[in-house]
Amino acid sequence: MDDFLSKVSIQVSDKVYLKDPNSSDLGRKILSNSISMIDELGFENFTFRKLGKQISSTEASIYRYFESKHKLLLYITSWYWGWMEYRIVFSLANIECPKERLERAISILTEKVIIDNTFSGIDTSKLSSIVISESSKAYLTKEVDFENKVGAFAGYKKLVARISDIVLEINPSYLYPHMLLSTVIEGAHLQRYFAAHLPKLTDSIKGEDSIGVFYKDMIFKTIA
Amino acid sequence: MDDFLSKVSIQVSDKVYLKDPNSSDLGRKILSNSISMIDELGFENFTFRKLGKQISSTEASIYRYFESKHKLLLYITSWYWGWMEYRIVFSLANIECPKERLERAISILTEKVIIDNTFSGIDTSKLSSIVISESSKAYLTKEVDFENKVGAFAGYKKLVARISDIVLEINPSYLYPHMLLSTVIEGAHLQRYFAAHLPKLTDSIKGEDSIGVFYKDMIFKTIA
DNA sequence: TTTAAATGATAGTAAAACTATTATATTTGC
DNA sequence: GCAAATATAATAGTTTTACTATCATTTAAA
Repeated sequence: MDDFLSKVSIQVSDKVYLKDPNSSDLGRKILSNSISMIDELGFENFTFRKLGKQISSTEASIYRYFESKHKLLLYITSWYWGWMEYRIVFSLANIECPKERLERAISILTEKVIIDNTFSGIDTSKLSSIVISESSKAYLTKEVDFENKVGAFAGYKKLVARISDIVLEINPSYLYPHMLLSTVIEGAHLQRYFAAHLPKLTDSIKGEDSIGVFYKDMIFKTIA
Repeated sequence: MDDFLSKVSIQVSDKVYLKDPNSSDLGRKILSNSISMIDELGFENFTFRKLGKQISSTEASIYRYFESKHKLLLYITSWYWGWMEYRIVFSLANIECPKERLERAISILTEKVIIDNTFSGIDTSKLSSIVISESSKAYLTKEVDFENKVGAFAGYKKLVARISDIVLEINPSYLYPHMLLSTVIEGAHLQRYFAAHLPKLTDSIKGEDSIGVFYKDMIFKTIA
């Protein structure tokens, strides 16, 4: 991505943090280091104490930014969805044909993020890897209804809505555009996880982006 | 389901428990009560201490059956997949037509489990509800590779393989049967969760089993 | 009925997930 | 350039979780 993009900032609901981590050096350190630590240790084994040690700060200081590690996960996943939407909007600029728009959007949603090109200091490749394995834990909790009410999942819902609209442009009578999109988005993450850890649950054809091919084929046949 | 089914027992890999919970009264109490407690509290807030209290036993006694609450979750989800496979095999008996076989299998995988008809003392309705919201946590961990190696996910993989085979009977040249099936199975759970908690991510048409209709339509169009 | 196995009662540990307090930097407003 | 406000660090403390250990007692099997 272009350099000027580093000036664009991704908006995250202020309900998920106590203090904006983008407003200070320590905050940005918390973000970038938590992403690499969660990637390495897994969300369960990641603690604010360990993070504090890594960034030569303290648990207490981190708690001033985030109420809990769960809120930090909400922040990270929201940021991710904001970033994805941004990338998609960018990639669809000036493209008229709805089919091509959909196809491009799905490419972005299903392809592997390799560019560890840091965007606002965030390693997007590691970010993508933790979203694959940890993001569902952000909503699979007993607090989901409350957190949804305060907007913690707004970015995700917005993205699904945006692409559902393209589906409806192609086929205005299709009844399940949101189901289709959330199935594809979550499915693409899951298939990538399965490919790495539970290969019997997936099919990969070497030299091919199977996940992208599979989902595109599925979508276009389904909405035809 | 028929009464004689209560004599049929679902097999779970002996690697996930220290002592077979089906071999004793306490063990069975652990299973049935943990299912209702996880349903009520969520997996994160569920502890062996609380469970012990509920069944008038102790943490230490529960630890003799399961090394950790994570292993208990593995047990519960394995049991669920074994039970689902059992129901599917039963429902496909004597049905010749592969399309009807697939359609019936997908019905079972996508429909809501309402029968809280206890099978070996397990409330299958609550079981289904916790599988929807907690089962992915069984494999989304850093221990997944090791646990997969010792067979913790064998039942799930077996089920996916079985239904993928039906897809291949219908269309032998279809390249992604496992992807399709794992997408549908996980997707159906997710859509049910979204319908309850994040409705913007799904579409439901009142008076219709939207989830079943959506996935059947999707599958048959995709493999046609 | 002896013996072994299962459970219960109790206690203890290490770490996680916070909260509180005070001291010391650092920034900002004037 | 300095006072006041704010942010961070250092330290310590609490409650809960996730276990482990020990021993007594109950229950079941040989």
